[in-house]
Parts: sequence; structure tokens; C-alpha cells
Amino acid sequence: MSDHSAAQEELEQIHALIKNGIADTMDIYGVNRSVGQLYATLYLSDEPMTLDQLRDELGMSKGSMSLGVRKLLEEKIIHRVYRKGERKDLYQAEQDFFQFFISFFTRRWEREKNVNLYAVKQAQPRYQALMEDPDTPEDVRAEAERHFNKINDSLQYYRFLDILVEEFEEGDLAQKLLERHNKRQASES
Amino acid sequence: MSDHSAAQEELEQIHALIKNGIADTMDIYGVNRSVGQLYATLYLSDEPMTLDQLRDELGMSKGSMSLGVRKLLEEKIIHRVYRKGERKDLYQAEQDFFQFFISFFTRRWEREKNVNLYAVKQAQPRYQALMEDPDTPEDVRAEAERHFNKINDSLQYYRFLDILVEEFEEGDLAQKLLERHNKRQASES
DNA sequence: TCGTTTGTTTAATATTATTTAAACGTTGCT
DNA sequence: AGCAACGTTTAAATAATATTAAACAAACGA
Repeated sequence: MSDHSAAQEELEQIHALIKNGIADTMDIYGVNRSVGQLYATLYLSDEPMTLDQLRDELGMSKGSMSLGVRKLLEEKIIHRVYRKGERKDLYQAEQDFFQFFISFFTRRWEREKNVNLYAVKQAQPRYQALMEDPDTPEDVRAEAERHFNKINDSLQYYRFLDILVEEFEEGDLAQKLLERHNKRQASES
Repeated sequence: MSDHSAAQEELEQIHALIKNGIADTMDIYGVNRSVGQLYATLYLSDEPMTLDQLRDELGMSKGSMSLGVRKLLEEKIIHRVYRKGERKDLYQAEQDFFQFFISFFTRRWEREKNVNLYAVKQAQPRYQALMEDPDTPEDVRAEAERHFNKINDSLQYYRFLDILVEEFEEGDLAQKLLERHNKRQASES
């Protein structure tokens, strides 16, 4: 890193612009802005970085860096990198935004499916028991039936989430959509 | 609402189970759990509800209900309903989870695209100016070029987001994926 | 028009989440 | 083994968000 020339200064300003956009994006999806900046910093860095370098760059505590890095690793949107003769842990951002998208959303869609499927599977037999029990008052029975049908319909949606995850992870859906649109545009000209 | 029979009690317990799953889901996506419960309550209700009914059901203040309802309206996952001779505002949940998914995510994907495309469009000419300026030190120029290429690659990703939004909103992508998988399963048997 | 009902805004309060500094435990090196 | 360099955990502080109650404003009906 040479002296702080005007060109250097300009570079850093543009850098900040991009970094901000990425941090905003993470914010949109409910991720802490600081964690977003952490990702953005790694994303723009040409080299893997250590916790100390990140601390210096973001001006935050090392504890924060440790927590942030762990979250990003869990999301699989940064990776640990090994380099011989380096004692410190090195981290590198996932550079492919498509991969970022897939890791980030499939993880959430899967959790949504699991959480709700669990609730639905528990609820269904209990609704049925209510409906079949002759002691159940008619108004309660009717309500149980409505709810039963409603959550039964929702199963189709969780199947959709499952398909979506599979299509993105295994079926290369992102690239397929892009290709399809490229062809469509070509045929229109 | 009749007496608090055992059946009634059981119904409410199952109700809570489902409501919890939905609130958890909203939480996954960074939406306040209370707002999630608001949606869940409307979702399970057979009738559109007023702010006062929601306040009674959730045991929260009317101000909170007002704020929560506004957020859900913005997301287009609940709708205002008009009924003759009713002074109070009535709200109804979007019952179709597919529509929920589409409203919720396309809104965010579009924002992600706009935020980052704006930053990239601003950054590109500035990187180019740096690269073309003969006064720019070589190390800065090289860095500018690397960043320029990096953000240039990202444009493809924002195009993907755009296609995804269009495919879900106009192209019925969700149903298409479901149908495709139904056929595949049928042919495998 | 006036009084009531309704929804929204506001300012204060309470709660939750983030951040830090320091303590701690681990690892690698000499 | 003993020391030094790390990364993690923790308890406390700080900051951010959510929530409430009360003031307010708009709409309605008599």
C-alpha cells in the first residue's frame, strides 16, 4: 500500500459505495449490517483475510469479528482457507453471488418447510380426532374441519419449497432460467 | 363462541401450534415475531378482523396493531376488506402461501437488484476513469481493474434476480415447477 | 355542528440485540 | 515445560427496536 494519493482516496470511496450496497442487501434479508460489511470486505479483498485485518478494516472489536465470521461460515457464504506457514485463520468470501443466493435461501426455505411441516403433522391427527369425536360440539367440529382443510392445502406449498431447493441445489435452476431468457431474447430480434 | 369445553380448549391448542410455526417462519426471514403472529391470526381466522379484535386476540396495544397491519399491507400479504355498514377497518390475510411467497420475495429481490445496480452503475465509470488516467499509480490501477471486472461479473446475477421476479410474477414459475415434478414422479413409477 | 368512534402518531418505556473489553483456553513454537 | 499468539466466550455497556399509553386527527352519524 503506497502513499495516500488522490487516486488511492478515490479507489477507497468507490469501494465504500459497493460495500454499502452489499451491507444494505444483507440488511434487507434481516442480517445485521455489520455482518454484511464483514462479508463485503472479504468479498472485495483480493486476498483472504485474518480476524485482525478485518478488525482493523472495520474498526470493531475482535470478539465481534469472531461472531460475525462464525455466522457467515454457518451460512456458507465465506470459507476458511488454509495456507502453509500461517498461524492465523484466513477467511475468504464466496465470490459467486449465485452460490451466495443458493446457500442463503435454500437454508431458509428448508427451515421454513421443516418448522411448518412439523406443526402440520402434529396438528392433523388432532384435528381429525376432534372431528370424529361425537362429543365435539358442532361449531367446534366445523371450525376444526375448516382448519384441517386449510393446513392440508398448505402441504402443496411445502412441497414447492422442497422442489425449489432441489432445483437450485441440484438442478442448476439459476443458469437454466438465464439461458432460457437469453434464447428468448435472441429469437425476438 | 360457546362455553369453554374441552374440545374448544383442544382446538385453541392446535391453533397455537400452527400460529407458532407461522410466526417462526416470519422470524426466519427477519420479520418481527409479533407481526408474524398478527399474520397468523388473520390467516387462521374465518372472518376478516378489525384492529380491536386483533388487539384482544394478541393482548397487545392498538398502536402496535396499527403498525403491524401497515407493514403487512405494504408487503401485500394481508388485504383490506370492505363491508357495508361497518365503520371499522377490516383486514384479511392472503390465504395462498404461493402468493405470500411471491409478494414477499419478489419485493426483496427487486430491492436488492435496485440497490446494487445503482451502486455498480455509479462505480463503473469511476473505476474506468481511474484506469484510464495516466497519473494513477500502477498498483491502484491494477486494483481498480480487478474491482471493475468483479462488479461487471455481478451484473449477470442482478439479471438473474430480474428474471426470477418476472418468472414468479408473470410466468407462474411456482406452478410450473410443481407440474414438472408431478410428471417426473408419474413417469418414474 | 357537535360528540363519538376509529385509526395514527408521538414520546416514554421496556425489551432485545449488538458490541466491547477482559478473561479464558488452546495451539504452536522454542 | 513455558511463553506468546490466537480465537472464543463472558458479563457488562451500549445501541437499536418494539411496545405502550396518551395525545391527536379524521370520519361518521345524530
